[in-house]
Amino acid sequence: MSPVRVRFAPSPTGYLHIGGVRTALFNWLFARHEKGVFILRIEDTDRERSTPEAIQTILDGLKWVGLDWDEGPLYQTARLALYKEHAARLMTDGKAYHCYCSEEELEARRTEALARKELPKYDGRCSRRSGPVPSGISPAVRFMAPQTGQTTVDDLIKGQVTFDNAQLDDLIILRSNGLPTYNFGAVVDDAVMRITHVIRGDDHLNNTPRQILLYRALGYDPPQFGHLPMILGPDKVKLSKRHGATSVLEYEEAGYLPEALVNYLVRLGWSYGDQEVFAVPEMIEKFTLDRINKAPAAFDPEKLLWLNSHYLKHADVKRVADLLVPFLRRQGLLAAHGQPDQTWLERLVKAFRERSRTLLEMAQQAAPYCQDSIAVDPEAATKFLTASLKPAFTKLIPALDQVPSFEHDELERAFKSVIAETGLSMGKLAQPVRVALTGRTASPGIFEVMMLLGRQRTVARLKKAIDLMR
RNA sequence: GGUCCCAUCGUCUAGCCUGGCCUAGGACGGUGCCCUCUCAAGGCAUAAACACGGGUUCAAAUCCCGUUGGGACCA
Repeated sequence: MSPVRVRFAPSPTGYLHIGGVRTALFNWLFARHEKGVFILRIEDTDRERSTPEAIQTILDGLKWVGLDWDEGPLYQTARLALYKEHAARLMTDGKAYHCYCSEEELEARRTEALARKELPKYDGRCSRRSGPVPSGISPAVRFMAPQTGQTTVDDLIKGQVTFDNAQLDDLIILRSNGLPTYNFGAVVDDAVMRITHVIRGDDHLNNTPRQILLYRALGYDPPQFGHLPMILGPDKVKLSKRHGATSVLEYEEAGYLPEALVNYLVRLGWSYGDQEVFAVPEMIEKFTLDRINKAPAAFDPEKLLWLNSHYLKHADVKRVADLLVPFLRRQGLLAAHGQPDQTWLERLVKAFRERSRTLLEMAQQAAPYCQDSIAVDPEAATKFLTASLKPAFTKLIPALDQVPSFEHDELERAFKSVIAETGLSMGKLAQPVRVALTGRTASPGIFEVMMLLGRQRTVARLKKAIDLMR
């Protein structure tokens, strides 16, 4: 049994989108599970639309989600001689021919055929051409496709799928500019790279019979194919820019953890019983192609959010703290404090990871604890900062200020003594204090809040709150 | 239009291949309750699906055919 060799072959015409990442992930998981080789190939033969920036974002995106490749990246534009050579071989074998039809002509014939409700197939006229070749036109190369019989794809995911060869036409394999078309470039590369399993989106299923024919014409054994169902948007149509964040790196910026995205993506079309949460090593161990679903799946941002909050809660505190820093900085929350104290930062993370679904949310919630002064929500102020609380606050300020060390248990003791003295309930005092300290009605436990703020700011904010009371 | 793929709660899915254990299970989201200094988290409970129609069979979510719907490719 020869070792498994799979590849991910994006074309760098834009960012790396979520569907591409999932395809890459499934290939990667399959390779790792089978102890095979995962190869990255950049299909950059569309020179108009390929950009170096796009290549970079693809590499960055893969790195961010932790998909490392064993070979490559290989660039198709660096392998043009290879495609020419293979095309020439087909020519000498009489399995391909020069086509001098112009794009305009072809387009005209195609629309005509469509108007007559016929199949817009190339009629093969250049294969029957005789006499001198037209001058001044550089020809394209067309593959002479068999017109009889059937080609069946033995798909690892979809099962046997059979196509009539009569449906297929003589496809162009080399454009007049010498660049290979998608189908030809992919076949030549997959053959030369000895790819054993082609795992890709099922939007390519219809291309597969043509490709099988090409493999055979070239004298190669076709690889095994596995066509993954597509990812649809929440509205059940193909995922696109309209759905908001579709680039992986946008998820990084939005404060998602890569392991959450990976876990979410692996469960889109793949399952292992009732299990929802998978660490990467476990995914590798359990991932097999036969557990892939055949139906397309809709992307559900809510469930991703749930997984992200799950991972946020269980991730290493220090790591989350490190990841949070850029988000705080972007919120403009770090300038006031300079470099944040590590202990303080980790305390912040512990307090907020229970109530944040993303790092961005966490940074937003952290605002009142990073700033020197806060704006108190007016509605909360009128509701909770009432004049009747003045005596209690007046007692509370020195009580808290005199606490020997500003730690949870001591703060609680001081706070409870004020409650006892004033006859207020915990809730009756804690909520106004919360508003006074954070400006908001929701926050972590009131003693955590105090610790996060520190003695100075706690006392200052309580004093300020008394002025607001009426 | 042609070809191909697909079809279980709103969503992701288990079950389907190898019919009976399915009174269709889990998860997200929803709802209610508990916990509680608020918000979360957590716990418990609950509503919610086999697209439809025909077969085959003692028995069909599961096998077959058709219809409908969705998706992809040809572009």
